[in-house]
Amino acid sequence: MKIYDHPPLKDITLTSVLQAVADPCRQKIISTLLRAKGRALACNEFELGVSKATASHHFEALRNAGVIQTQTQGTKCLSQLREGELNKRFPGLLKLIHSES
Amino acid sequence: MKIYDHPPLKDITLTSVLQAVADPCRQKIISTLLRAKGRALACNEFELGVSKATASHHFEALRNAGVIQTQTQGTKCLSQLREGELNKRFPGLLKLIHSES
DNA sequence: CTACTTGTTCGATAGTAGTCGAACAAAAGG
DNA sequence: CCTTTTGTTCGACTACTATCGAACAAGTAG
Repeated sequence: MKIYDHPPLKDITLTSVLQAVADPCRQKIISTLLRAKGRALACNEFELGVSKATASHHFEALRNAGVIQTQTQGTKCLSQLREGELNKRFPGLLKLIHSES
Repeated sequence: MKIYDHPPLKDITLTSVLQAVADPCRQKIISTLLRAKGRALACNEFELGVSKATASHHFEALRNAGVIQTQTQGTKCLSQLREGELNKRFPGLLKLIHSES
């Protein structure tokens, strides 16, 4: 359905990734993915309590910040954390969010 | 001149502290304080490139998020990081910011 | 082909956040 | 006192952001 852009993490600034994760809804996405232990999840597997449009917006924000990567599968879009890359580029960030979820 | 409020860190959420530090100007304040190694600095010892009013606003945001503490001395107001408390409450956060400054 | 599922895009709206200049307040020093 | 220094507060403005419903697009399954 759609082609997703995934910026290389070296182009991501600390400011932009912090802005992306400084939102409770997006933190919920991240912690749900952390609990999934690497398995890619479809958007409707997150309980975010917002509309489809809003959810799509949050996933895009995390994608643009280099936090998640997305691929389509049929009508679904599956997302997963860019965990290894994130831990290298911003060590401690995911752990920080995980410890509060 | 003024009495500053300093909330206990247990009342601070991850979201609010992330919102506070997700701003380049405030990151500059934090990294300047980190380089000062615990010494309290007056507002004019930071080179922020914004007006007095804006700077005051940013210091207040960091104070409300539990990141800095402030005391007056004469006409100046001296700020320092709540480093030990922050490292306990949000381990890795300061290191993350420090590594990018 | 039609209907359904899943997600994106658009347009609109309400709320929030960063910014500034100007006025103010408080302390210090002549 | 009067001036200087330092920072706060106020009002206004701009820009961004989260949110939604509705319309759309693309794949799947009957």
